[in-house]
Amino acid sequence: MLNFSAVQTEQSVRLGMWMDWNDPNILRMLSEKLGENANQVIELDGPQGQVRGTVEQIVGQLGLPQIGGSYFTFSDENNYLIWAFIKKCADNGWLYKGTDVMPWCARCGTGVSEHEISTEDYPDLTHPSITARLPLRGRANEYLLVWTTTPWTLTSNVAVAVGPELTYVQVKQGNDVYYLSEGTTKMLTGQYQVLGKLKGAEMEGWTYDGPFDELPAQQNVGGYAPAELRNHIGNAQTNSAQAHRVILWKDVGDAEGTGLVHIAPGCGAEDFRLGKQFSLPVVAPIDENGVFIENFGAFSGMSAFDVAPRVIESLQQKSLLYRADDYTHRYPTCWRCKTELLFRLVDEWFISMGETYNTPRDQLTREEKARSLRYQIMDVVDQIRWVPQFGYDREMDWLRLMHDWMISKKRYWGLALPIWECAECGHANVLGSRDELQARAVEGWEKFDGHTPHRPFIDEVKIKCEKCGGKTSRIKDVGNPWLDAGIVTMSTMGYRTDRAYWEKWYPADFITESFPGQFRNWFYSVLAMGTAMTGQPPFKALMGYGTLFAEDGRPMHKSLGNSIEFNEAADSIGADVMRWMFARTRYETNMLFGYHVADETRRMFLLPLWNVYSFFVTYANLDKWQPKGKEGNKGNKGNEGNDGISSSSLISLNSLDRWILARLQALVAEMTTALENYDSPTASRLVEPFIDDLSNWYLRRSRRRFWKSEDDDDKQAAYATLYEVLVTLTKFLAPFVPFVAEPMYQNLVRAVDVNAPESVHHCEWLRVDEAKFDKQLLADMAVARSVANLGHSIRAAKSLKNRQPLARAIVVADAAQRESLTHLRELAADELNVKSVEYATREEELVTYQLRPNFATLNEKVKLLVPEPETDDKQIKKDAREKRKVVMGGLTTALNASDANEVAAMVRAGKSFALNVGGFAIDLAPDDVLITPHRSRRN
RNA sequence: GGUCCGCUAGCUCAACGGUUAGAGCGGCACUCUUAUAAGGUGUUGGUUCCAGGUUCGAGUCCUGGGCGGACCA
Repeated sequence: MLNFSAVQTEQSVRLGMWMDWNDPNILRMLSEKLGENANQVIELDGPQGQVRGTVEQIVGQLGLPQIGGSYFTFSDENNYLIWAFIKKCADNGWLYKGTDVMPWCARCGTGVSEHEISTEDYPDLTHPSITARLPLRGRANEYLLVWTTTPWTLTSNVAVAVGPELTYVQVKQGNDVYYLSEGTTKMLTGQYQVLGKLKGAEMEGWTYDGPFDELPAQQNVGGYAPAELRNHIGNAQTNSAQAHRVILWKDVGDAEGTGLVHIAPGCGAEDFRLGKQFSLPVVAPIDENGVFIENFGAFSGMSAFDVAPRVIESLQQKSLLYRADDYTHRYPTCWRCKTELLFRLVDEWFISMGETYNTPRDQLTREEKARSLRYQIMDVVDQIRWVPQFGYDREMDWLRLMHDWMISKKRYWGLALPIWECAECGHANVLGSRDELQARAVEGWEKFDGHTPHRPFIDEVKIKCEKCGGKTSRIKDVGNPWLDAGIVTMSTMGYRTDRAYWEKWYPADFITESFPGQFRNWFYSVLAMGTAMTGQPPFKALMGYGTLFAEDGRPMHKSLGNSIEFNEAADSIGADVMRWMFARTRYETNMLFGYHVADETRRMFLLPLWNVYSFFVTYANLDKWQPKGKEGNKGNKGNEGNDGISSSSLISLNSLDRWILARLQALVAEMTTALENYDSPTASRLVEPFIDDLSNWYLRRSRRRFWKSEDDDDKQAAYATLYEVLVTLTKFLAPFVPFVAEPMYQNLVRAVDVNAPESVHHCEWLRVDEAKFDKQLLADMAVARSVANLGHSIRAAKSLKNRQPLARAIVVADAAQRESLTHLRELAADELNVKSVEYATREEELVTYQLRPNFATLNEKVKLLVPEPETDDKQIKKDAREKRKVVMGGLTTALNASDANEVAAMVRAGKSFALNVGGFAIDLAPDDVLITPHRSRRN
């Protein structure tokens, strides 16, 4: 396990998951020492100083702050905290041992809780289905037709259930008379004659001969079960063979089968419940490996999976088989090993979720909530931010519907459940800590002392029963693994050892995990355990995400040839590219993953970013440029450390510089908002156009400033600006693409300032610098770039290459656009290679205008003119609708009919004007009219 | 069987109930280039899954259905 953890850790580090893991070499060392001698004393250099102890003690502290690292479920901290949780549940009266028939994996040798069966674990499987004819006692040649898809359970048949309201028919075939429901007669083979009809209720109490009454187990009074379960089968007064009778069950339907349901209380959950209700014997035939126990005749020693042919053969010999067919149905399988599950009588430990009240949640009394962990968790769920929002509903849905939480496992290794069950009086002694165990131990402590609380050592400890004083042993069960996963918010932060430290960290700010299964598994167990222990949310925000699909939109499967092995992807695509792909995808939907998307991501985003950086580095090195104020800082520890951007950096007068810095501020503002909303797709999609602006506009327009030979203020300003942009970029790209951001930061910042934070990840998050956030300039540049675009377009259309200088570009622009362009005319002129940029004096010769009503603003005005009538009269309502339609539609027509140039001139002058539409005079403000210029044909 | 998410150009995805549904990639044509496996201009490409409904106006809201995925019985 330690070696495995070491490999996992190395992989995590390589993939850039920046967590405090335990050092893989230490893990391997511990593994070796553990093999040599678990009790040898060693010393480790921990982050908080030397740690000394036996190898096993050190292992027990893995994941704790004093050893470093994160999360090890076999640590003492983890184990004893789960004890504390279970104790707390016991104190609240929530812990109980239940006997039930549950899904069981014979291969894993353990029960499978409802949490663990997921939709995918219900494949379509084909089983032999059997219709047996069971002779009615006291009615010669009359038979019940009983259908089952699990032949092995026929050995344990106790009763037959019929629907009380269902109609049954009595049919004759040859000399034999059969009973089955009216709706299932199509299953009969051959000709038949209907003799009569009756309600299921009329059949209640009929007795019959069972299919396997010759088995000793069928003849045992009270029923029969594996030895360890024998006191859980109730106390029926008869044996099973004597007990066979027809019982009523309202859930019996006749969609399939015969409408008569074979009931084996030892082999089905519903059957078990009915068995209790009718005080039937319980016959439970299989052991933990799915093998028939003794007293089942020839079946004893056979696996439940193998007996179907022999069951059929035996029924045939006894002339009890009516028909046998293959039947395909959805059948549960084990989530781990995919083995078909068997239903088996078990005794397991549960934490009660409390009843589900009919009262709405906000009307429950404090006492009702105090009784019910279910509602306490719901209150905690209310306080958590769920991303995406529907996660809240899913978790609530699960909490409303879930049954009690089965926390035991029939296995050897795992969390030792802290339950000492008294063999004398049956009392369950629950221990909440190691100290408590030591205090109550009456035997075996010395054998356990120095070991982690696991089998076999833990089982050496015997305690005195607090009820009857008898010597008690621990139950053999270990804990459900989700207990280990759910205690994380307490166990990793020293809840037991350093409460003040833990309080600083609890609740976690954020957890995230892929959706499938987690609402009932990890999310649930963290919530349940946090709630029970603290009554407070264990985390403030949760983000769930979808599943990875192949590029072709199908699930990844080796057999489809579309799967990409993770290591291979990381190697050939690169961790940062993969991270960016994930970041820019909407997390709640399924993500398509493949090499083509990866190539595009690299080409569109990572390469341009790197090239800008590389451009800067190349020329800065050539010019031996250093950020201002940092030249003398190399190796000089005297200065106050700061974030690497010199506050004294030159205020550039260059509008491109000021523009890209303003653009950067806008990005900081928008990115911060997006990330505060846990919205990485928006954040990444904000960065991409910025990189484009930086590379293809700022740098393309600025590069000559870096090339020129004289070292003037303009060149300095260009360097300082690009430097600031790049350093800022490393900071907000660090969480997304650490492998690119960190070396950039090291080279740009640390190389010139040893006092700067050691890593880009240690830098403060960015704040908007309002002084640089020149919104007017952003608008101005948008106009200038639009002019450039239009100019390029005209050049291309007229085949006038950009190399060919032209005298002037004539621009049609409104007052605001002209104002915008005033400072950037030279830039636009240079880009277009024209001597001057001028404004059109007679616009109407160059352009025509298209006018459209701005419905967004006019909506309110029209609502005032034609209000929604407060009446139910359909005609009046319809009239109002018609009127609105006339007005809204008329606006477009009226505007089209007016003189576009004249209106445009008025609007641009900021004047309102009236328009007559549908009998109303509507005042149109400048905002109410949208003007689109079109180039006229002559130009 | 019930619930939730998605369905928009060849592909990946945008689009507070608002007018002519947009980007990038791809295709095609032209073009530029001393950081760029680039850049620019134009062009191609749409029954916004289907059918109803609400609304002056629907990719967007409502109802029903289809397909894919998830969750739960």
